[in-house]
Amino acid sequence: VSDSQRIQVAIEAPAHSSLSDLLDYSSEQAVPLGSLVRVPLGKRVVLGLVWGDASFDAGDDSPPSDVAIKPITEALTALPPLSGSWRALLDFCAAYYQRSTGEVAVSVLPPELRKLDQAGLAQRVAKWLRAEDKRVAHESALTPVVLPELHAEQETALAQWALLQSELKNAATDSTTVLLHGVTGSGKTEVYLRMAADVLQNGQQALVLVPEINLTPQLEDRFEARFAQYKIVSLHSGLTPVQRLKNWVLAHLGQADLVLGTRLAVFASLPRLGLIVVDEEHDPSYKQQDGARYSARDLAVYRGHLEQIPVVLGSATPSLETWQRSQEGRYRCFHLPSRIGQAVLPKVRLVNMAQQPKVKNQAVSVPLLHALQQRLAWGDQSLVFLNRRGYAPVLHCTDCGWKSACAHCSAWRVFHKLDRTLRCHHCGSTDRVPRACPDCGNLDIAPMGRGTEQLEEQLSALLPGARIARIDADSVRGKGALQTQLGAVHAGEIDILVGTQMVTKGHDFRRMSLVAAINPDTSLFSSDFRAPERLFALLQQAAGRAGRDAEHAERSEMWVQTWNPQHALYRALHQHDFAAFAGAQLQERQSAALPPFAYLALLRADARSAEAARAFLQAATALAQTQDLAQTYSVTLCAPVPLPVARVANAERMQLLIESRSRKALQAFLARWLPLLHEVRSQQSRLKQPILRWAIDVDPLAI
DNA sequence: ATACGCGCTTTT
DNA sequence: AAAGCGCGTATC
Repeated sequence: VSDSQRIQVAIEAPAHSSLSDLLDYSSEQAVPLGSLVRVPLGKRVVLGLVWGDASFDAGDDSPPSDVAIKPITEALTALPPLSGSWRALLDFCAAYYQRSTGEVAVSVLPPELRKLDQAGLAQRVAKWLRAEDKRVAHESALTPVVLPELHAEQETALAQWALLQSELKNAATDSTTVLLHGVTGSGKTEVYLRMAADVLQNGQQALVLVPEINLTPQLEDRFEARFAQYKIVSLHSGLTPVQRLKNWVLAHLGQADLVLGTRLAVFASLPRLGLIVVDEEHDPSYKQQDGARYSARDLAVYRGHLEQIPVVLGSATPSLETWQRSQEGRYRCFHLPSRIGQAVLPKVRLVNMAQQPKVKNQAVSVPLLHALQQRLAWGDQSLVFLNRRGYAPVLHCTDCGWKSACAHCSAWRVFHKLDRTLRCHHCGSTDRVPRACPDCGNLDIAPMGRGTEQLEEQLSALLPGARIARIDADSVRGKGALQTQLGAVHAGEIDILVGTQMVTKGHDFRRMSLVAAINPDTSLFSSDFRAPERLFALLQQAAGRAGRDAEHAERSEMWVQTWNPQHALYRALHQHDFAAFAGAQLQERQSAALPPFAYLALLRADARSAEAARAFLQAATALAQTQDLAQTYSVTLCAPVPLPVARVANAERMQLLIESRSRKALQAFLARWLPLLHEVRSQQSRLKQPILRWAIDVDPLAI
């Protein structure tokens, strides 16, 4: 028995690797759980978190007797330890998404922390503290703001909120999640603001999550304007490492009152957390797509439950998972069914393309063109939306049939006319457009299909004099380009805005009275069962860009060009009837045993050849069958299939779907199965059939 | 993950 | 001979 403490430290090691992620170290001083420490690991010194006390626990996770326990390098005492509930959130996240605790816990800390030692950190913390003191002193002199008047529905929602708060205070409920179902323009943000104000007045912190970095500046402005006396910080990957560390530290010390951020902010350390808002909760951006594939929305719900604080999920088109839970009464539901002021929802017009005369290669039908001309005459703005950037999705030779295939992917390279390139949107490979067909030398190579560049070109030709701008990932490359272009739209310098789905999210265009979707049908027949849900949300959200003030609302229209005007999805859109759409979808999901009535995981394998990827997945399936795991936990394994785009950057991609009626059973199955897969991998590398990588995606969004 | 050693190849 | 790289092994 020595007089030094023995502790378990979480370090950044992947799950199920030969190295456990909780390593034992000794420390002369007592270090409380949750402390940040720097520890020797081989020849390196790495950042770790104290996760357990190993002094009297010699269980299976203690190290073999022949390894010497090293002392920690130092404890980073300049920062208080991470709380028990923070660690519980990370423990849950790691277990649920089948990663190691240390990997997840360390990776969600600001990256800059890894570089600092105790001295450097202490210096940083002391310096930012001083700067903040000055700022707060300066700002507290500001004048109070005038609150906008609430409409009846907002009042009702806030009355329900007050009830929830008092129930939570008296421990009369443990149901903490609320769906705020409000159409676009119904004043959801004002409701968030009032809820946040309530929480801040209680001396608590609020966390507000948004799907995209692009949306943080405008929301930050709005919160800043309302809460001048409180400290607001943002957390997202667009910040510089030093800014991100600073904001994280302010939150962790309890000095920031309100944190606004993207999905990674769900892990912010918030010692006095009193509210989590997840705006546009249905948005797929909340799902991390690599590493630990967590859903920030689902983790927010879990965190709210852990800490017994309200979580508000806001959307006009909730995810069917959320909608189902609100229908079952597991989530409370606050409704905001109408728009602010006299504004009404835009009228939805479906253009039956089958009945339109074919005008050579024209993207815009005659009636839509007339509607655009009408807006020009009124001086209104229009938004024309096409989810395909570039000039044309493929280039082909009219003589020999050559097409612009990507050499590394099973996809066509997209023709970008502006910079005369062929670009693969999957692997990024780029070349100049050939003068002639590379196969037969024919000079006549032609674009097939249409992208936003071509749409912009056609509209300019059809509507001479109209001021047309294009916003997509290509046109806003470079810092601040998006804000500049949006500024031009807001200033009324633009009549027609052409864009991809980037322009359909969140922006408040005041003079817009027409939104048109050029060709949304493609996702109607996708193999992904969530495609209709996504399409409905996208079109509804796009429609929400029109008629945001009363003056334009009356004549606002959402146009959809379609070959399937009788499709149930479009009929529901036409009626603005989300409930009907969701009901029909949920019925289909139930009979097909799909989420939210079943739980899924996806095992993905990438290899040089499709055979190698398939062999790995088949070996994985065999292991589940021979060891009786699949039967024991009643999970179903489907046959391995290639991804819709099978080859990307010379990697063949296959996946295997795992389904279960029970979330618990699926979890237990994965926990037993995944360690076996690591063995398969090493076996296969001995047999010279190596797979490049594999990954498990729990609750996958796209299948 | 990351570091490093070992044996093999390629380069000087 | 020196430098380069693909594995295999160890990390409390």
